[in-house]
Formats: sequence, C-alpha cells, structure tokens
Amino acid sequence: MFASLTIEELKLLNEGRHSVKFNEGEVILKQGTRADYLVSVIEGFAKMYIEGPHNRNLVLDFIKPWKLMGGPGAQVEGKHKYSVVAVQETLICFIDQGKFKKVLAANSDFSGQYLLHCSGKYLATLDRMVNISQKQMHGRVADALIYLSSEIYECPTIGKEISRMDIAEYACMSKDSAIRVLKEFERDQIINLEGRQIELLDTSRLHEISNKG
Amino acid sequence: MFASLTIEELKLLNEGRHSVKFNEGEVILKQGTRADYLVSVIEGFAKMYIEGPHNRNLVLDFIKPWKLMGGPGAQVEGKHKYSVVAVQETLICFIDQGKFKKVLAANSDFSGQYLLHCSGKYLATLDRMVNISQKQMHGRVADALIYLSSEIYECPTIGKEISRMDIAEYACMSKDSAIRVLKEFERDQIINLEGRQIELLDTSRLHEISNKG
DNA sequence: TTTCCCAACTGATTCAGGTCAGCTATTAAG
DNA sequence: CTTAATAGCTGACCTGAATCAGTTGGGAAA
Repeated sequence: MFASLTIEELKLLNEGRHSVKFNEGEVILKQGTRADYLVSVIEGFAKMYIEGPHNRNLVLDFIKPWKLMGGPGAQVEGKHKYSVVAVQETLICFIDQGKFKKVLAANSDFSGQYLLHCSGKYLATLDRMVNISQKQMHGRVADALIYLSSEIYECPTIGKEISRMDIAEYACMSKDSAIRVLKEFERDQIINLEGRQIELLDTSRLHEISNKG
Repeated sequence: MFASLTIEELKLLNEGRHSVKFNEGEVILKQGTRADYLVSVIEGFAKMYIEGPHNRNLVLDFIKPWKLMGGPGAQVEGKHKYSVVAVQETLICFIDQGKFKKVLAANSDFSGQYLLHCSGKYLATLDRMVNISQKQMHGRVADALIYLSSEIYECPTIGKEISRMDIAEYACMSKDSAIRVLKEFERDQIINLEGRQIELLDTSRLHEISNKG
C-alpha cells in the first residue's frame, strides 16, 4: 500500500515514526484514548478487540506483521474504537496521524488505496455480522478456525498463542461453549488438539459446517 | 458532502446520472449484481439488507432522502454486498461509478470527506456488532426503537411503513420474538402500539434497557 | 520440592429465545 | 359479498447455549 508514495512522502512519515517493543499481554492501544497515532505491527502477534459493556470482549481481528490499525476511529471521533493487546512479544511502529493525513491529502493514489483498504475492512465486518447473527456455535467456531488457519497462520496448525478464550471471544460465545465445540470436533476427527495447538485435519468438512451454519 | 466539489465536477457527475421511481416493495439494488452505479434516495424511504444463507435477512439500515449507498461494495469486489428495497414509493438517483471515481481521484477534499463517510459507517457497524453479539432481545429491540425514532423519523413516533418483521430483522431475532418484546414494552407503558405505528412514551427507560442489555 | 494460580475440561442445571400451531383483523382479489 | 392471503398476535413446547460447580494439569513463584 505504501508503494505509491514518493520518497519525500515516505520521509515525512518516517520523521513522526517510532518503534516500541511490547511484552506478552501488554496493551498497545486502549479503547477510548486519543488517537494521535496510527499503529502497525512489525514483528510478533497481537489481537484487536472491543470491550463491550458487562466486561465481555469481542475480538475483531488477530494481527500479524504489516497490518495497519487505528485509522477509522481516529479520523471520525479522534478516539480509538478498540483496544489492541500483544499476544506475544511484539514490535510496534507508531505513525503520526497528522502527517498521515497530510500525505493522504497530497497523494490521490495513496488515498485511493487507503479508501480501498477501509472499504475492504467494512465489507469483511458485514460478513462477520451476518455470520455472528445467523449461524450457531458450530458454524461460528468453524469460521474462526478457517480464518485463523488460512488468513493468519497460513498453515493447518493454529499455534499455542491462541487461547480458548480468544476463540470464544472471536466467535461470540462463552469460553465453556467454545471448549465443548472444539472437543466435539476432535471427537469427530475434524481437528486434533494438542495442548493449545489446534491442527485442522478435515478442512472440507469444516467448510461444510461453516456453510450449514 | 458534495459541497466541496467544483462546478465542473458536479457537471461531470450529472452527465452520468439518472433518476427512477420505484414502487413499494420493488428492489432497487440486488445483492450480488454488478455495481456500476452509486445510488442515492431523493424522495421516499428504503431499507438496505443482506440476504444471509437459510433465507434470513439482516437489515443494515433504513434509508431516508440524501443517504448514499453502494460505494464500498463496488470499489472492492465490483459487486453489491447488499440489497436495497423500496419501503414506500421512492425516487432514486443513480450515479455513474466510473465518473464518481474520477472525481474522487481529482478532488482530495472530496475524497477525504468520502473516506470520513465510509469510516463512520464502519465504526457504526462495529457498534452494532457488539450490540448484536452481547445484548439480549430486550436491549436489541430498545436499540432498534431508539435508532428508528432518533435517527430516521426524528420524532417519537415510528410510522406504519416499518413492519414487525423489519424490526426483527434489524434486531436479529425471529418475528415472533420481536412482537413479544414490543407487546411487553407496551404493557410496561414504555411504548404505545396503534396498528403498525409505534409511539415511544418513555425514552429514558428505553435507554436504560438498551444499556443494561 | 511445595504451593499457588490459571487454563483447560466436564457434567448438571437453567433459561433465553426459536419454532409451531392456531386465532384474529385487515386488505386484496374474484 | 365471499374468499383468499397476509400481518399481527398468543400460548405451548423444545432446544441451543450460558452458567455454575467442580476436577485436572501445567507453569511460575517461593
């Protein structure tokens, strides 16, 4: 996405940039705080979630290197709409909002790209909303496993940095229910559980479950 | 939003523009069709919804004059992500996508405005996702009533163009459950039902219910 | 090592909410 | 006017999923 920038524009962004290392469990962005910086993961692994009322969280996304965060919230309300927390030790790059906006205004190719990026996130969110509101547990867990495996890990095994609670908060259910469904999938030979690691054995069956809801 | 355009740019958009009148129940945009046009309601009333699997719909929004639709879907996949249907007789304006994109690229003020518009929709969708996934029926119906009254009708009475089914599909529940909750609210003197019209009597109580979930 | 803590797991119980069947009122069609 | 169709409404019933209470096991601190 940054390919369409000129040298000068990159330089401008670089000036207001700094990197920080976060340890496991540390909060990188806190929902409700002033959004002065865009944030990007350089190394490591993080998750993005909304803290709902009644102390329940909704995991929006898991974040591997080079994903960009913090945009929309900043531009509209000046506050972050969600929190981001490091799942592992993670290296984060902060980009100055003001300078980012300047570059957006100056470079129409870049702003076009960014608009596309935001639209894509919007459409993905609509899909998730339909899934969450119309599928039941098995379908939602299947969705979560497929997403984690194909989009995040890009391999059939989901690593031990993802807890059962994370899956539950991504699939919108209680931790207990998530565990129950995972165990059921294991019994049916669809996945293999080894400690926290989850290995997908039968992805076609998983897709079937996802589609049937 | 169109205020930041020059005369020429408005002229360009006007060239590829045409208006059509739709009758009650007619489909204005159909999910999955090619997104060659942006769409705006000039007069009347429409609703925007996603057709999920299993023939269940999720109402995304009710649309009164001068709301813009069809953007994000078009820009990313070239297909509409949702359907729009006229709730009343409605006058619709079609804007050519290609020309709209040209203007976006040419006018950075305008594209900034549009980005803000899309970000706003994204944030609102996140809010809805949290509400849908974490509140139970009473809270969700309260949300729907508050939204319709304050954002759409801008008065305490929700008109008879909204059916119980519409409310159910907006609040993500079965029609029967929506009816049941509305009747309960009536019994508790929170709203008044007269045929299809819904009059909000006690908005503070409604907000309380919405917050408690 | 022992202790403590927290995540993973499991069975029992409860309840929100979906489904179904039937009834009424209103409107549209014959 | 009669009939059919549809939306609103209601009670009975059933199931999906949350909650709770308790067990197990592994990792960290003392």
